[in-house]
Amino acid sequence: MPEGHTLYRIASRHNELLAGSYVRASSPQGRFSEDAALIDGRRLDAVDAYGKHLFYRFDAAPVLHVHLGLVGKFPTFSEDRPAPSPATRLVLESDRAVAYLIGPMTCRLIDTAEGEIVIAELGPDPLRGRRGRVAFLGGLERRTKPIGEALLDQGLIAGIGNVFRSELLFLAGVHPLLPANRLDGDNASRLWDLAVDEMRNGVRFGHIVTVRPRDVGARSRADLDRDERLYVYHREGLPCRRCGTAIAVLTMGSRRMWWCPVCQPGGIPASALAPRS
DNA sequence: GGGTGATGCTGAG
DNA sequence: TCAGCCTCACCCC
Repeated sequence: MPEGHTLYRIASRHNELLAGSYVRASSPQGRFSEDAALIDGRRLDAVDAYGKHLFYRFDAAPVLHVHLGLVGKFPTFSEDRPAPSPATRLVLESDRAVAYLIGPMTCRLIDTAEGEIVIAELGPDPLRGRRGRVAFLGGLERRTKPIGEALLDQGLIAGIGNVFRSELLFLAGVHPLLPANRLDGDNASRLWDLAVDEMRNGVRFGHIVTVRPRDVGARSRADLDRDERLYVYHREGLPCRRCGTAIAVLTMGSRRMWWCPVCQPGGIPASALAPRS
């Protein structure tokens, strides 16, 4: 489930259980064997998450750059360590824990300068503090594409995925087809604040939960069942938790997004609202 | 047991 | 714009 909060949690856990140690590295799958040898036995100094990217910084060795893509996983085990499956791209092991990298889109060694280039191409990451707001607002002004599409642009805001884009626009009450540069200042600022708050909640809970407890008659977000945590994502045809209107779905940039036609008004002509699929 | 979709991205055309 | 790729959980038979 890799949106930004997931990567942030992985980095935190790996900083806690792997960093500071001389780690053993290997590649059961074989595709990373030669590179793994270059970091095997090196001291892992720190793990940084930026957007959906992970950077592992070693003493006297290249930087390990990981991107999980759609299906990648990087679970960590401190006790009851299962054996790695043959598909495991990379095993990182300290005396305290072992982590298995499975199905990543990117797993490569780079130098520090290349890492800086990757980060420079990303927009501000809401999990790295509210100060990214100015860059986010500036980025919005330069984009004419629909806000629903722009939110997946990692160069505008880093770490947002398909769940957060639908949920954040619902919370902000913004129509997904509104051109990004037509979002007024207040709404744009609010969207940034929502991204910061909701991604932090994702880190806290370990999953995305945007629903306000009062909207489903619960006492706290922690009490919400799995099917109560989101307002619109994957809920087409179901009643909006706030107004009861059927949740709609449209395809933007080859990916589906969900929204409430009543809670997210936008003055968009009806002809533009037909699902593009 | 087979088919499919998934919270992502790239590269060919 | 769309096929392809990475892996696995889940659904249906």
